[in-house]
Amino acid sequence: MIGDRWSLLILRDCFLRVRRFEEFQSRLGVTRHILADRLKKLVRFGVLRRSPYQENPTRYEYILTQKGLDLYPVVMAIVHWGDTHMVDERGRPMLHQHKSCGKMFDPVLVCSECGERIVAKEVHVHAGPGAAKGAAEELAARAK
Amino acid sequence: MIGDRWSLLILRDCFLRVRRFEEFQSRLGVTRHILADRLKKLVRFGVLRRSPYQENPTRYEYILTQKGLDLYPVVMAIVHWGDTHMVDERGRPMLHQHKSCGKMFDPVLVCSECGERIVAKEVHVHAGPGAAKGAAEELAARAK
DNA sequence: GTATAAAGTTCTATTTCAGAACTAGTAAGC
DNA sequence: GCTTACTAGTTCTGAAATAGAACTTTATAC
Repeated sequence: MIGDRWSLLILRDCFLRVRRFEEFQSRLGVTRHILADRLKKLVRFGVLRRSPYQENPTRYEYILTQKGLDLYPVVMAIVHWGDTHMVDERGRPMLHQHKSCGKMFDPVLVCSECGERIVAKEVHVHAGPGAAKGAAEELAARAK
Repeated sequence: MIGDRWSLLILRDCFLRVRRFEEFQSRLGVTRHILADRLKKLVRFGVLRRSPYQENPTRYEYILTQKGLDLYPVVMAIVHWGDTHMVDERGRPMLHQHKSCGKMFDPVLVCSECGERIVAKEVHVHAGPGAAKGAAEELAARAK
């Protein structure tokens, strides 16, 4: 769903309260043709919904559904990685403030069970009930 | 860097301890031509390093650098979103166990300052020192 | 000599994307 | 009425990326 050049950038802008075709287009510089196609696709996946905001003529804006809002950790994780590894001398392009505590923050990934910060080397992967044949076997083989 | 069809899938496999050309190719089904190109690109970005694992003939494997390991939250956030919104009746393809606490867990994004779970609507965005001209202005305008 | 293996490279055909112009429905200026 | 502007697209053409298959290189095993 996000394996193309623009979908993630469109979603990022959604989280910045961008909602309308022209605004996506001018901010991102994406071809109108592709933008129309991506918005359709994101609506089809249930990540955005197309909602009328005026009549005569009827015009629509694109709003994140709950399924779309749940992508926030994905977008924030990418942004934070960029802030850590890709900024120039000038520093971060954007700062994030947590309304409930009032402070500028970084997003941190933690374990739902113990609350500790998660790093790749501290995680074991097991085949789950929906594991694909083959993938499960390979995984088991690698675990040995 | 990840705005194409395969880079994120290659990185996911890296976190599953996949390291060699043939293994990426057979697991993902990606064209060899494209795989070679993406691996080169990821090395160029400093996310993977190409390291010899035998001589005669010299063969190389691809290993995550620290910059690459730091992408773990990105990959985990996507996986968790898929687990939440895209699984079929059979359930999750994979389960993750946190070595330090021993439990199967979900990744949770929290605030670095107060430790509370972060949701999109609880975050304010401000222009940072590296803000692009124009983007900063638009952002300020939207905040009003 | 023949087969196998890993890690690529090279070729053609198809699909996707970029860049630009065009369309539809309506309001506003004059 | 005629022209211009606004928003959200659609429709072209050419360029770039990807798929699918075969080929290359270096070396071991039989």
